[in-house]
Amino acid sequence: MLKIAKSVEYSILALRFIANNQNFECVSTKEISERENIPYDLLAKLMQKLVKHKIILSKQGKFGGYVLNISPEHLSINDVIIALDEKVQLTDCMVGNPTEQNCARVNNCCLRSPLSKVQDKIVDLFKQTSLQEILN
Amino acid sequence: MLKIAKSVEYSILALRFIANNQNFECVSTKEISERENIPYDLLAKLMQKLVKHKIILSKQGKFGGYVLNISPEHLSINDVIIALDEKVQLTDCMVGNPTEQNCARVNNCCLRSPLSKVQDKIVDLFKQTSLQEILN
DNA sequence: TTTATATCGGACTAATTTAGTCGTATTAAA
DNA sequence: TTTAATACGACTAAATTAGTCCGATATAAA
Repeated sequence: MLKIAKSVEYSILALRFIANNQNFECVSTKEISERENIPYDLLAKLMQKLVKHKIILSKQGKFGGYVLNISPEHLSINDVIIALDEKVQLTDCMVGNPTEQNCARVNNCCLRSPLSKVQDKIVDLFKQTSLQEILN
Repeated sequence: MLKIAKSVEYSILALRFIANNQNFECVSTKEISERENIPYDLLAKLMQKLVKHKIILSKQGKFGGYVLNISPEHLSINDVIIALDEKVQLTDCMVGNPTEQNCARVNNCCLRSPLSKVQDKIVDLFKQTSLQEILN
């Protein structure tokens, strides 16, 4: 229960690998995939999302790859989660305006308020954890 | 991501219902199921786990049912999670002695330490949230 | 300008996890 | 002895998550 997505794990490992290996050169998906044991096609898609959210910069073509665009101290796990279109959501009804679809007990939900407080605190924990902490 | 199990939701709703309705009488699974909109067979199994962990007491036979065995102030969400054999586990490798099975990067896992700290804090949040808070 | 090696991006499939169902036995009150 | 409840394991279905495949585009070097 409460598992984080593999995509988050993989992305953090990839970002760490880039941070540790970008000596003027950029790092390719292939290299990360092989060295970190992450399925290539899956990782390739994650990299694209990180590019879209400006967490890394890409260089296409031969000898292309990626470099970090944010320093590890300024990049939180929460930033990565958002970039991957993931989110911390303890229950289906933890959305702006819950409907019958999200929660059968919409109008009388005793769980929503206490659990949303817990959820906010969990998000804070991810905001407070930086990539730098993981590099150490 | 990070969803809590439906079984936890259902159990909390059931415990709350029992707390609010046990006036010398015990409360049946059928009644809880109908009033809280929880699948009967599923709920029935959850109740059994709560009995085994002494969170509720059961009375078999006609007019049987359940009563609380712990006061709402002294029952945390974490107690319920444990009773249901669920657990907070951010990644597969968050176990005592991780093997290749749990984590492909066992010997060199940069994620384990920082994430286990986050995990411990999440568990604390559940320990700090009592059924009483949900009744209010 | 051709070739090799990258990223880009969507559609699809497989695997795993979670939720829910079913059947039968046991228990106790009326 | 009938009725209405819990007990419990095996099974099935649904949903989510992880992973694959394929073709297109981009770019640098030969």
